[in-house]
Formats: sequence, C-alpha cells, structure tokens
Amino acid sequence: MSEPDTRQAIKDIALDLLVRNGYRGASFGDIAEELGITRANIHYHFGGKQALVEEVLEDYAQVTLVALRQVWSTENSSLGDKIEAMIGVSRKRFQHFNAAGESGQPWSLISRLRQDADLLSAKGRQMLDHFGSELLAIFAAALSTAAERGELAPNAQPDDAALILAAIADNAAPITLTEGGFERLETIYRGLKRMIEKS
Amino acid sequence: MSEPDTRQAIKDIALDLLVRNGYRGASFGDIAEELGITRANIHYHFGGKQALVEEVLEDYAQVTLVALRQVWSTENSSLGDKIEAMIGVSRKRFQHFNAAGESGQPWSLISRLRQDADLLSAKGRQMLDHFGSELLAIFAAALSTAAERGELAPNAQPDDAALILAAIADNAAPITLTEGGFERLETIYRGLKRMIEKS
DNA sequence: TCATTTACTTACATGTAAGTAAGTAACTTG
DNA sequence: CAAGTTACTTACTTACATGTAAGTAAATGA
Repeated sequence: MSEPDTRQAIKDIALDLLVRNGYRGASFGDIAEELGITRANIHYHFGGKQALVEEVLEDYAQVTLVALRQVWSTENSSLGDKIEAMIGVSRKRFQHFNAAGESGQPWSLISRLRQDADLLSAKGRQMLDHFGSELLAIFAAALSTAAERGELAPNAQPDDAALILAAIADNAAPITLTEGGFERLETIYRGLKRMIEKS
Repeated sequence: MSEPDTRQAIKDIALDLLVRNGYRGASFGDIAEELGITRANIHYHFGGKQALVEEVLEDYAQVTLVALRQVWSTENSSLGDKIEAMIGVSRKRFQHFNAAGESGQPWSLISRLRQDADLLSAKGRQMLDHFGSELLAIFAAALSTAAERGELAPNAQPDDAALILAAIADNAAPITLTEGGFERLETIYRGLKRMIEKS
C-alpha cells in the first residue's frame, strides 16, 4: 500500500475506535488487526499513540468546525433553519454509528477524549480547549445576529442560548440518548428552538 | 479493620477514582495503595471489579436520586428556587473535586460510566438506564407541576424543558466547564431558568 | 548496477491490569 | 482450649498494553 493510503487508513480506524471506546479502548492492536497490518507499522508511521491521536484530533476538529461554521453562518437562513440543519447533522452522525453495528452511542470525539485528557499530550489537551472556544464562538456569533434580527423570544438572552446550545452540541450523547435514541436529541433541540425563537 | 469499615473504605476510594478516571482508570492497585491494603483483599470483599463497581453505582444512584427528589419535590418552592438549589448542589460537587487536588472536572459517575458501558456487567448497564429514567421522571414531574401553577414562560413546554434540564444535569461537565469553570455551568442553569420561567 | 531509502514484519522488552491459590494471624465459639 | 471462621497477605498466573530493535523485500536513484 502506498504511504499516504496506509497513514489515512490508520487514522480512519483510529477515529472510529477512539469515538466508540475512548483513548484506552482504541489500542494499536485493534487498529492493526482491523487493517491487517502490524502494530509496529503504526509506530513507524506515527511514532506513538499520543502523536497518532493528536493527528486524528486535528483532522476531526478541522472538519467539524468547518461543517459547523457552514451550518451556523449568519447569512441566508433563520435561526430556526439553523437548528433544523443541526438536527440533520446529528441524525447523520447517529445513523452512521448505529449502522456500523454496536449499540454504542454517537459520542463526540471531543467530549469523549476530554474524559481521557490526562492520557493525552499537552498539545492534545490544548486542541480540546481550542475546539471548545471555537464551538462557543460559532454559536455566540449566530445567536447575537439572531438577536439583532429580532428572532429571539423575549425570555431568551443570546449569550445564554449560545452556551446551552454549545453544551448540548458538544456533548451530543447525554442521558437522553441511552433510552430514547436519536429522537430524544431531536426533541431537545426542538424544545430549545421553541424556547429561543420568537413565536 | 472491621469488615464493614474496610468494605466502605474501598467503595469510597473506588467512587472517587471511578468519577475521576473512569472504569479503566480506577484500578484495584490504586485503590489498594490508597488504603494501604492489597489488591487481593478487594477481591476477597467484592469478588471482582464488575461487582465492586455495581455496588458503588448502586449506592451512588440511590443517594443522588434521593437528593434530587428532595430538591425537585413539587411542594413548597417555586421553579426558580429549585433551579437555584440545583446550582447549589452542583457548586458543592464541583468544589469537592477541585479541593481534592487534580484540575479534573466534576463528572457525574453516571455519565462517566456510560462511556465504559461495554466493560460493565449487564446489571451495571441496567442500573445506568434506570438512573436515566428516574432522573427524567423527577424533572418531568416538577416541570409539569410548574406548568399547572403557571410558572412557565409562554414559549416553554414542560416536557421539552425537563429533557433539557436532564441533559444538562446528567452531564454536568460539558465543554463549558473546561474553560470557564463552574461559573459556566451556573450560567447555563440561569440561562435555562430565564427561558423557562414566566417573567 | 550498486547503494540507499521506504514500508513494512518478527521478535522481544517492559509495564500494568485483573484474577487466584495457598498460607496465616487473630478473633469467635462450642 | 481446641476448632473453626474471618480478614487478610504473599506469591503467583494470565492477558494485554505500548514501545523498540533488528531484519527484509521492493522500489528508487546516482
């Protein structure tokens, strides 16, 4: 296999296992077996586990933030439409993880790795923090614009609403998913929408 | 040490390590060292790791649900007072974990173990699910009563609000805590309160 | 075409986890 | 006071985890 193919294949499997099982649960042995290569080969390409996870995290954060900025860009769509788009993104992610077998929940890689922060490199931890600030900034900007446009309900304050949305979005598999499946997450977003949006 | 003392001491340390480090991060070795006993002694008292975690989970769920039912009992207090009481409980838990060294976040044992669900016994998983239903039931009852009393804002629907509260409460260390500390969680609760409460 | 680099594998070192079998000192009880 | 029983410890085994050193076949390039 050519060099970039193998590197990418390793990162793909690693992402999947990291999201499902966390830092400790994504072993080089499992990744290697899945790909039919040896553990040492992963070391050859990435050096060590922290370095591999850093790269996976980097890619994930970049792709995710781009997608979120797209959905929450303040042009063109109403606040309600943005929240509906968010539901669509979440549904897609949920279905992906359910399709791939395993009754597991669609944890966000970020919130998952935050629980293993002590095992990450300093750089890895810094990336988690950075993702958090960026995520919040995206929501804050969109809600601020929505407020200017008079799209918020009288009780809703833009900064509060941004924080709540960030908490829900970052941590997209809270209690509510264990029993109710995706429908519950959808209900949470819609409920928030009704509370935020001007009626 | 007398039998019940040792058992309880093991469970106390185990709870602390489980909340901080998750299932894999709470090793018998660490628990034993902390207490100045041997790993084998823990096996003597509990049989194995899954059994120990089951007991810790059982105790935690029971205590937590009793405390939550107390706060959210529908007599005597307004919805706003209940949310303020909830903030108080969260602050206490946050301070406990920060006082005990470690910059770690005050994860709920439940949401933490939910990420390691595959390592738990079937009984353990069932306990997680049960906790989830109970938590939601508590909020749903309180919000329903609040609605009857006319305490909700026009945009807030009681079932939606209960689900959002459950999501925040169950998962009390989302993104928002990593940078802002407890103040952010407080802001989330207060923001939700403003959106829910009749002004 | 010979030397070097690339992309691997094999084999091993090291650390750490859970779990267990066998022994023991102290307390309990008939 | 002799015979358990209780509450442990010691000394293992087994199973994986990351990581590394040494070797190799195939491609590359001077």
